Amino acid sequence: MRLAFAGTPDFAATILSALIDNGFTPEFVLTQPDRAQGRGLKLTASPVKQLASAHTIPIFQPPTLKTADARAPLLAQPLDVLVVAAYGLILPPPILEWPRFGCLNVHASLLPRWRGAAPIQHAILAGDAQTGITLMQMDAGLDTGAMIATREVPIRPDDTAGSLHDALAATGVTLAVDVLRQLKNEGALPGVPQDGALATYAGKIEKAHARIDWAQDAAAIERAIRAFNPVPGAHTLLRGSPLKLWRAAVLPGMDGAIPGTVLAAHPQGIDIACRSGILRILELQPAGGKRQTAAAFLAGHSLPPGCQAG
RNA sequence: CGCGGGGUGGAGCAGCUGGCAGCUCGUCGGGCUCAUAACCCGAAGGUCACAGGUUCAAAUCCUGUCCCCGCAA
Repeated sequence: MRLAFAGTPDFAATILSALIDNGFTPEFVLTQPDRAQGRGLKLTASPVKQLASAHTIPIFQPPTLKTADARAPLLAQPLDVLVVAAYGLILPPPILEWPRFGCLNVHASLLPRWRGAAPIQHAILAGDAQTGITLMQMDAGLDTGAMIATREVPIRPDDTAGSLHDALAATGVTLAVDVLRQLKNEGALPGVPQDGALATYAGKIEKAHARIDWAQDAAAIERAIRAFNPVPGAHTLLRGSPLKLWRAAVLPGMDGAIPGTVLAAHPQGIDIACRSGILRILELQPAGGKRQTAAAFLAGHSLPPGCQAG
């Protein structure tokens, strides 16, 4: 079976690695062009490219697939199936129709819930009790294709986007391998159409979204802190300085205090009034500083009750 | 050569217009309390990231190196 893989970040690399380990080494790999990133804007290869290089798998890095010129070298190669995971480029119809069995997308949610770019973060943000992986046949819409297989993953109360990402990647791995085996054995991939009426969309996360709104309930803010961990990090201002919040707990509390007011600061944490409930900050990071516990932060900063976060 | 902050007892920070290294917390010993995010008394613990330079004198000024972090992309 002639198989190819398209993906870019860590999530995709995890799946590619499993495909290789299970005897589904792709003929070649598609990944986004190297980008200048990080301090000093160093040109960095994507995790998928690094992994493919290590396995001496041919790599294609077209900047777009919208032009016939960009597609030509790909379409020249016969292909049975293209496995796509967080590739980041739109696949136009000629590409979708290129492999004999179409393009299979590994999506990190239980479709049709959370179609789009940031399903993991939105599932946590919404307080979902579970999410999962959907393998679908790609079509021209955004995550609208027929569903071939799904597998559920529970969201734990202390799951961050980082930990849930890892759990979903592990599940995506097994599901992708299972489906490829099915294709190899049965030569077909029956799918079930999505119910569009149940669809929700998980838009890209902008840094502005990670700014804490103290006028929300404490429980919602606590979910936001987990949803934006590790990136971009839920942030707020405290006494004029930017502060990232990494871990917090929800405490019952009376309403009434102005949201954002520091009610108390002690080694157990920093208690801040929200619209309802109190958020106890357990772990944070000051501008230019490292991630640290509230106790460590307070050892070097005085934080009298009554000052405002925002 | 994208922009910027920082490395000072175990933790977090101040000192940086050169002049005996300081604060809060923790640790250890003692005391007090029905009790505490407690309180009181005492103690230990630092070649101020590293290497050069300027100076009578450098944590502090100059040069280079290493490491950490934020922004931007």
